[in-house]
Amino acid sequence: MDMFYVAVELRRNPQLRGLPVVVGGDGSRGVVAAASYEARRFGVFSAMSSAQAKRLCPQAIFLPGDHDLYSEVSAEVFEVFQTITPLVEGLSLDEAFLDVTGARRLLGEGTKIAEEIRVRVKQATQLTCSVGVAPNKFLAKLASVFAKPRANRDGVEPGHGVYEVQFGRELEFLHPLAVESLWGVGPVTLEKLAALSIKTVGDVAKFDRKILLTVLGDSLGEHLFELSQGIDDRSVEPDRDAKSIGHEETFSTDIKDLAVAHGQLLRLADAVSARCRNAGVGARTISLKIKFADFQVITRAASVEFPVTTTQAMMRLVEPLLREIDISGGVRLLGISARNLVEPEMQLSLFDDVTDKSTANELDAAWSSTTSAIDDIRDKFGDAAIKPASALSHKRKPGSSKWGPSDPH
DNA sequence: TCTGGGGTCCTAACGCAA
DNA sequence: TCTGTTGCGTTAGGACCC
Repeated sequence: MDMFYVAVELRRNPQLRGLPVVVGGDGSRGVVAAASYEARRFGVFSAMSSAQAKRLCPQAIFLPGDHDLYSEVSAEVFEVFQTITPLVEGLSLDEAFLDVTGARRLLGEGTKIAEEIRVRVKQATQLTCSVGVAPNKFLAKLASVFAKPRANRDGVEPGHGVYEVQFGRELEFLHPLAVESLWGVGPVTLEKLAALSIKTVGDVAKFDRKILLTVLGDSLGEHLFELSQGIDDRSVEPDRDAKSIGHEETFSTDIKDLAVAHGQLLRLADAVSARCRNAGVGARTISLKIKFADFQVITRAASVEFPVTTTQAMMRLVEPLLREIDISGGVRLLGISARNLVEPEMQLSLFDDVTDKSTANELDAAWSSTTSAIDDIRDKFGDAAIKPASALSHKRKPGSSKWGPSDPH
């Protein structure tokens, strides 16, 4: 989808069309989640700090972002994809791979199907998308970039909408491209490659494979070497299950007090546990993430044999980890994530420590200890320490946003 | 006023068991 | 009983993606 978050905002607020619009946190610690092409003309990009974006484009209109709405619209878009083929692999809310190998007899060749997708998406959602057509996933993804509109200082250039990399002409397309366009090459790998005088994908293709593997590691080295030859055997995989569920939050003010940190962590754990239960999974591992005032990041994890699904149990795992850490220097971010997800064998495991052999009394006890643990924390740290999960995903306070900082107090 | 939040995947190190 | 090997699960960190 083209500038997806912004496009959704423009749809419900058409008078913003043609203006530089940015979705993201506008506080001092916010970043840009999406920028309209008009904003991009000023050099504003995703992942840029909002402060910098404001410097580059003071007239930009900042919107806080409405993730729930984007999810809904995303679902509509994916429904359209399903009318083309069931072989749809979502990559994010606004991007997907479709294996249309088997759809050609019915719908025509790749570019024809691509045009059809654009028409159907537009009809269903009024939104535009760009489609890359190619013999494999990696080339299709690259091709989609070429199909997109482009913004430069002079104005916005409309995209082709569809771009095809034809079978047999892969290398002609691929080799002139800069290495960083390869999926998997970020700033660090780019540096390593630059040290080998590798600048283009073509340079990778003719480079000594052994040396590449030594420098980048077997896995990444092999992967990039294959990609550079236009080879990508990965299949389109629908129905991929989530491997982790987490929440993290950067606070507008660094936290130095353990009790405050505890309260915030509880709030995050509550949101995570609710999502786990919703997804019908339990977590065998809970991990804690802390970013200190100096941006150093540490993670700590604890695992258990039987999956946990409650706020209480997650807190019980993560609490001792937090206690071990000296936070007096200030904590900028706290995060918690559920990993090692498994389907709980019984609904009973909603109440941790309870098994299918537990008596009714034990069930009652589990329930009351779950609620009383939350009461305990409320007593110790006050009401503010406890906010329901919905406070995170739905009822955000006005002024605070998904991508902006929140107040630890 | 520098630097979000949702994830995936890979690697190294280490303890434990066979 | 001691030593070494191998495999596996867990943990911590980090690169990368949108």
